[in-house]
Amino acid sequence: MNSRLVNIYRFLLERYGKQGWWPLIQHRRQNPLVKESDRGYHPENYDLPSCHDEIYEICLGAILTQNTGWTQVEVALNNLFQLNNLKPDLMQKAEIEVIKEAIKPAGYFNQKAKKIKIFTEYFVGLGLGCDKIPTRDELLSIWGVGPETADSMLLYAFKVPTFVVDAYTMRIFTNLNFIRENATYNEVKRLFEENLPKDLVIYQEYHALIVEHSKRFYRRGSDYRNCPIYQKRIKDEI
DNA sequence: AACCAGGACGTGA
DNA sequence: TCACGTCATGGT
Repeated sequence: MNSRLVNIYRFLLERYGKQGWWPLIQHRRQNPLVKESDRGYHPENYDLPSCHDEIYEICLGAILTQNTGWTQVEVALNNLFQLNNLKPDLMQKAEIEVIKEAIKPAGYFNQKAKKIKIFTEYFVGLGLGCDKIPTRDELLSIWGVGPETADSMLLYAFKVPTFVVDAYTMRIFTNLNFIRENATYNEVKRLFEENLPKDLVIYQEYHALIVEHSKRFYRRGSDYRNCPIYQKRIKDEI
């Protein structure tokens, strides 16, 4: 079991390359050398986020992308950037109706605006240095932050090696028969964390690669047997 | 033109 | 605990 998850990781990495998650719109804005087509992705740069506002941007992105495609989140983030440069203290002062209008393209704007407001209060409370890294339970206690959002914030914003599970992860690994149909979030999370070296880069890339792979082979309604990993498993090659 | 997207919450059993 | 409805815009 152990080496299988590692083998799948190697397979995905070789096939798709380094993913450069989490995308950051302000990093691109501030670096003319970064190509527009990169859309905020930054392969092989694991130093990001490099400042307080970038940490905050990732957290907002994690909320905005709940059950929503990233292209729509990008629009919402750019709207927010135009509003107040994605600065937490300015977001605090912003009218919630203005926030709603800005994030409308990302859907669920009533809920998400409220979530952003509540989270921003918490985030400002962490202080500018961000030396206090939130715990998972702290994040989970915030209204609007569930397990995937909390883990995404920890892994990509706060650089804590904790594995992110999402609907795609469930689909792939039930299809590959690694987990049962009704496995819980924490069961799946544990499966990965117990069978992978506890390494920030691996955790970051693995989740990103799972999303990339799933967009190609695990869309709803598609035949999961077309998945090349599934094919290799059939032939007992992985 | 239905159907889905990098979920979370509230409710009732 | 668990299953199900709700939230909402914009892609294919």
